[in-house]
Amino acid sequence: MYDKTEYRAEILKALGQPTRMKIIDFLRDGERCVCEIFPAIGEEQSNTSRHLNMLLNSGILARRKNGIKIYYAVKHPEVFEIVDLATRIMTHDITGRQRLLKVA
Amino acid sequence: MYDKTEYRAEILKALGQPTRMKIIDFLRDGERCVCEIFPAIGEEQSNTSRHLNMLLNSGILARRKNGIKIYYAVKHPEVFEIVDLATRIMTHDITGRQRLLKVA
DNA sequence: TGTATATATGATTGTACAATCATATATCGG
DNA sequence: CCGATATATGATTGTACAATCATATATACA
Repeated sequence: MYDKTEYRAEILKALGQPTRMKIIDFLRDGERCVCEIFPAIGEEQSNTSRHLNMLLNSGILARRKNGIKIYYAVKHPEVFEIVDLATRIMTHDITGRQRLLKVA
Repeated sequence: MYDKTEYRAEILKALGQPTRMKIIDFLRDGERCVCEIFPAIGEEQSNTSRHLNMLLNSGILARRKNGIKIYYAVKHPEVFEIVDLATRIMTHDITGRQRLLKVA
């Protein structure tokens, strides 16, 4: 049983992890199977699978099975908007942070 | 030294915690001192102080000192947009989750 | 100067998380 | 049916995090 605050926090927490952020970025162009995702983001298959499962349970991803492959896709376009807003904050806040940004 | 992925993840991670989410909600109307914040969100003073410091270091809050009091405010309006988008995801996704929502 | 108020921080504790390796399960093609 | 491919999961380990209590520091004001 969750209240509104915890639920919203859970969504943002799910997005707030580097490996999962890479997954979201890679899924911008649509659904992809695990076998495409883990080489693309440079993580182990098993670790990638766990993070995909976490994103699924947070309600962020959808899952589709086709034969031997499992396809994941971002369920809500708002997810990309959130990531883009985080990018904007990052860009605007460079002066306000003590850390240096590596252009990546 | 941070790359773009880690930096964006850090911002969302900072927002993705219930106590900090409550702080952000309470700061919607503008800056507030710690002595107003911690009773409003129902957390201990010392715990609230730590979370405020965390949000400050993540570049999300600004801090102003006036006499004995310290005022915090949300620095980027995008933060509220992110929280609102999370709310929208939550609303749209009720059918997709196994958990029940307590109206709060 | 002494006291009260406001905020921050050290120390501690229990919990959650990420990553890894090994292995299990499922599905397909030959 | 067998081997190969795709995905998930158990077990383990090190690390990070949140909360709490006690205390330190800073500022104001009487």
